[in-house]
Amino acid sequence: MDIQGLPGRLLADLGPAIASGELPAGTVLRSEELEVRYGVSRTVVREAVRILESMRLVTSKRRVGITVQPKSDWDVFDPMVIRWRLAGADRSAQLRSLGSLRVAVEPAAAALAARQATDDQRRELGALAVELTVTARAADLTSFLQHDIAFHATILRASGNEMFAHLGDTVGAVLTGRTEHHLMPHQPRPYAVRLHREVADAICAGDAEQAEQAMRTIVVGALEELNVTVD
Amino acid sequence: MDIQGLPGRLLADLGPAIASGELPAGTVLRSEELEVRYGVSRTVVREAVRILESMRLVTSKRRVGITVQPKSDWDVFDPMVIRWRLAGADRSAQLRSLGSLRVAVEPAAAALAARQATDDQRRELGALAVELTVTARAADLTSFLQHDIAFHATILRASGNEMFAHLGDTVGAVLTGRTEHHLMPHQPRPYAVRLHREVADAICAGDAEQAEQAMRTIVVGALEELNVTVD
DNA sequence: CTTCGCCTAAAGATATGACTTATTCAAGAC
DNA sequence: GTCTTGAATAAGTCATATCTTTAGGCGAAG
Repeated sequence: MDIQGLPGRLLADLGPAIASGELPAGTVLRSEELEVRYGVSRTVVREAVRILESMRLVTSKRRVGITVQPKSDWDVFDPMVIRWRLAGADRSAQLRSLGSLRVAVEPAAAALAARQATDDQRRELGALAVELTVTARAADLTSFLQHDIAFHATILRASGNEMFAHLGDTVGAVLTGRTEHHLMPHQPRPYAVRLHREVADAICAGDAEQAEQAMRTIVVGALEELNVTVD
Repeated sequence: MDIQGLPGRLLADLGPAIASGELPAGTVLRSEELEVRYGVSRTVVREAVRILESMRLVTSKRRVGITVQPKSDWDVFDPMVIRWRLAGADRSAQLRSLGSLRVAVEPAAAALAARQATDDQRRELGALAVELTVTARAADLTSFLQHDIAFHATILRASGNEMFAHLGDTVGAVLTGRTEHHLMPHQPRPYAVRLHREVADAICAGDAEQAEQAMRTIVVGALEELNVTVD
């Protein structure tokens, strides 16, 4: 998942530092400074910086140094940037943005899925809905989370749109972050679970309209819950 | 906009080659081969490869080489990947995916914009709608495109959601690609222009419902037009 | 004949020193 | 005060050496 090797370690340190605002926009780093700080060679520093540059977190200019860019320039769709921000100080802003994105995308994906999911995918959704019901009842948050992620990812994949499909990981990160940071009730709300079942049934039955509506209720609910729970 | 320097040139060559399918998944490159092919040093090759790796277009493993990854692994939201694909062979698939994304996102953004756009933004939208009307009438496709891009970008920005805002460039790329590849009528349809005016008016008036509806009509229309026009 | 584990060569990963180039900033000319 | 020029600086590039990982072969054991 992550970049490996020494550049990976640099990234894992610098990325979150920038994403969390610990290194604010305008901060200038010099590559030599990074070399000594991390005890690595130029090669390694340059590769790490290049990657940060491709995410638009920094720019590197001769005679100036490595400058942290303002948040508005960041490539906010980059999976790594999303993870870093979710882990850091503006988790709340990030969750809200992602929440709105989910409200826009997931109902559309559910409707598409109802039309063109494969039989296997429909079966899998049914099975996942069952799992969700069981683990919710047992208050097994770990398993619930895992199946919830799979549920949403399957629908996004079944939509047949590659861009929607790729949001599966992102949504997974959101759900994980929400659970890890205790923005979830200790036991999933029965109402929410019922809605998941409803989405699965609608998709199995090919009822795009109902799938879309039920999914919209889920993600709108999640977004509203965020406004109640988060700081 | 682009990565500069020698690694940039490597990227500008390899990226499109991979994105267009010219180098299919499974193709293995060796870094020494790239060094001689492009007449650059290891440093340069490694940095370029690292960036491709961070976009998940390739993986680099010891004793194996640099392997092109299947399309399903690519980071399809990366702006550079989007541009490369729009320029290449699967432009049509890319346009379709982006079209669905627009259908999901832009109506939501319009609704949000109607609620929380600044006065300046509302004014700008009004002005842009006028420009669209005028340039459409004059069949000045270049100016029309420019204002159309600004129109959609402004709404996405006015939504107050940073992730929506970042899709401005992407939508711009879609509109540009559509015009450049003659997937547009020679004169913008009066109906479409009227809808833009309607969106602008609704946002100015703070009517979220109408802004959303009109915008949906626009993007659904664009998507359908794609299905008619494209191969 | 199969399976396991060791060995080796291949290819990337990292380190390093020398050199190049672009850019800023300031001193000096007009 | 503005323009020019040049020196200082920090990143960019190159070439080379060395380290590290690992696929795949080979042989011994079962």
